[in-house]
Amino acid sequence: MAEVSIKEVARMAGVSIATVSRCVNNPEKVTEKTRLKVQKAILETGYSPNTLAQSFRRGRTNLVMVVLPSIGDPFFTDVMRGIRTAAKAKGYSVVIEETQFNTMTADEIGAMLVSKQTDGIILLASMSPFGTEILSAKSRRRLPIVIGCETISPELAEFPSVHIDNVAAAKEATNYLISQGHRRIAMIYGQASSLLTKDREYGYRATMKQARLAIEEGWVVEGELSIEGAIRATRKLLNHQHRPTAVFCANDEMAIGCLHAVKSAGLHVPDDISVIGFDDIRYAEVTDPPLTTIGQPAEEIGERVMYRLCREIEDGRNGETTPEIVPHELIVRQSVAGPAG
Amino acid sequence: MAEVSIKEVARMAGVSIATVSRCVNNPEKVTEKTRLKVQKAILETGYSPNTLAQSFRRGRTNLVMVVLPSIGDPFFTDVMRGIRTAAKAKGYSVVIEETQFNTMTADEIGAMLVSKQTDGIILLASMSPFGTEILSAKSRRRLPIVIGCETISPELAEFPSVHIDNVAAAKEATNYLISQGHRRIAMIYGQASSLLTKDREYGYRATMKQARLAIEEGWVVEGELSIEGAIRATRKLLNHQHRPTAVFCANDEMAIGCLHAVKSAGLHVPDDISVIGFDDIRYAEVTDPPLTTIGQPAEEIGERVMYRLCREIEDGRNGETTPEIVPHELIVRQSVAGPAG
DNA sequence: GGGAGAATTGTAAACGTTTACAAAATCAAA
DNA sequence: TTTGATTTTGTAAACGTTTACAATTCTCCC
Repeated sequence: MAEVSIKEVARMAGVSIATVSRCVNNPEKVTEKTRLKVQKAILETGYSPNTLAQSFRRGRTNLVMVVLPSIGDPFFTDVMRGIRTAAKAKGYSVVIEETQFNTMTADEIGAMLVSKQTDGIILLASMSPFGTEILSAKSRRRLPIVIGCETISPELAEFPSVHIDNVAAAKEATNYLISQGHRRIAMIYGQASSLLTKDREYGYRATMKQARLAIEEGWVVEGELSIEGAIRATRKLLNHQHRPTAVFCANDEMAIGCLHAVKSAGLHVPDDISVIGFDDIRYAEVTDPPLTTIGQPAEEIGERVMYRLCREIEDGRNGETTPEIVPHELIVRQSVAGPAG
Repeated sequence: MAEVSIKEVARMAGVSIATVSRCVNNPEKVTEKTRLKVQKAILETGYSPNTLAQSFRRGRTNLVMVVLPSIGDPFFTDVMRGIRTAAKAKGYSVVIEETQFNTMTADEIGAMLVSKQTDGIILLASMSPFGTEILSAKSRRRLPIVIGCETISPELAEFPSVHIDNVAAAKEATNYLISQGHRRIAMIYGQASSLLTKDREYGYRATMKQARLAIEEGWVVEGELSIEGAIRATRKLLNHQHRPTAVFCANDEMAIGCLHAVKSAGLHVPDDISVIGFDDIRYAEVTDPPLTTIGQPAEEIGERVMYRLCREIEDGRNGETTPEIVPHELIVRQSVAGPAG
């Protein structure tokens, strides 16, 4: 099937290989009559162009790479769904590279670029020591890169990006807790080394400050972006001498761990402690109690990020780097109530 | 960086391009002296082989495709992690194709094969009308295919596969419910059109029969492999005139939905209704109550399936198709207790 | 019918690599 | 040194496309 080449078709149709190629790629450049001849030959031989040869010749793989911290997080899964939808529509395939929460060096990225021969890259993960090297690599190669749902560190600011306003969203979450009467509010953030939840932490701190509420030492703990990490973090919070009455978790995955840890300690959510998450993953609806959280249009982010990348690939880097901001939304369920005392 | 070709290196090192190629691919075929010269030139030019050209020339992409129902299910995510680990070790990249629970026709698969130019395929999803066409396509192309964690329909039996003994595992789950005193046991299975949970349903039915327990009309319902589907399914079960005292869910995703629906109906798990799941996804530990389930070594399955595929790719199809069976395990948590009445 | 111009088709080169095969260099033994 | 065997290197073809450019055919108008 795949072993029949364009030559065979040409021979069978009695035309040159150039004509066959044109029939496939620019049918309008060819007579009705020859087109039919060639189509018949294609059908009979079962010809289908060798994409390896095409990629080689065109210098395009129609492959994009997305780099993310963990495919296990349902939020990223949803983003991926959007990316894949858009990719399919535009004729691209997607390979996923997981950083497993290790921050990724520019060298590693560089190695990926050249070795994987992808047409472009979507960065959903942060690369901590991510400075000039990658930039120069990029300018050398003109490799299209788009950043999604990520804090933009200064070095990355020149790349296009698509994300919600994380700072504003975190402020909204924190303000919601305050509006419910909470004063002692803790936060579980992501990984110290990762930028992923930095903006959310910033929004939280800014809001507390603005409300003139103290953030006690030990109220802001690392949850490692995982259920287990959040369980450990929550235990620390529960053992704090001034136990907070509410916890803002930088993502739902950690909120689930937090919920579990609170209940395991024999306390009740939200009566004893309120919990608010971030992302609105699909499990948030079915936790006990259902999770109050910030919703992000994950799938939409994925689609837009992919379409943006396509523009980069097809039109070349046009210097346009204003971030696309998509809307977020506070989703009130039952994991937040007024403080007990 | 990527634009410097082998010619440049050859010129700079004062050797032929053939020698450069040998230095890169078969260093032992080349003198120490020339090797050093060439290495120096490679370093200076920043040469790195054009993988597109390599793929084209070698007829290998080092790309494999995995077809699965939904990347959103944490079970598959874990399998993917194993696949990716093995793939990385063997120098492959992975592209994922999601069937979104639509069963996939042989034609679609075929189109993927030729268009994506992958070196092999891992099937984690079932293709219902999956008969001779794909087989002939495969024999034509000798395309390596390995099947993972999937019921093997007769037509697929000639492909290698890696999975647990689904029938035995389902029997174990059902027997556990029986051993706890349950007599009225219902089941929520996957998609009617999909084979994914057929073996589990078979194991359930066989066990019930063997224990001389009746399965009433309406006790075996479709949960669509999703949380929402399972919620709907559970509602039907709860409204049944002979309400079951225990529910066997064909995967944990559905068990989570089931748990939620039972609690939403004002009933208690496990006091009013026991729930047992399948897969032991990572959320199973933190549901309320923690979920009793069947554990599968998802990551191991992924790794083994990928290594198996590598063997197919590298040694050609050797006709060896005995399935690799990996062990499962009943994991007792708190979602199952004796029946109320 | 002839000819200009447009539309269609064919020829051949090119993409960067790998690899048979030939040529050259090296080495060992006489 | 010469010879033969062996190792190393170079030459050139090949992989299947796409595409400039040239050649051919067609169309239409005089």
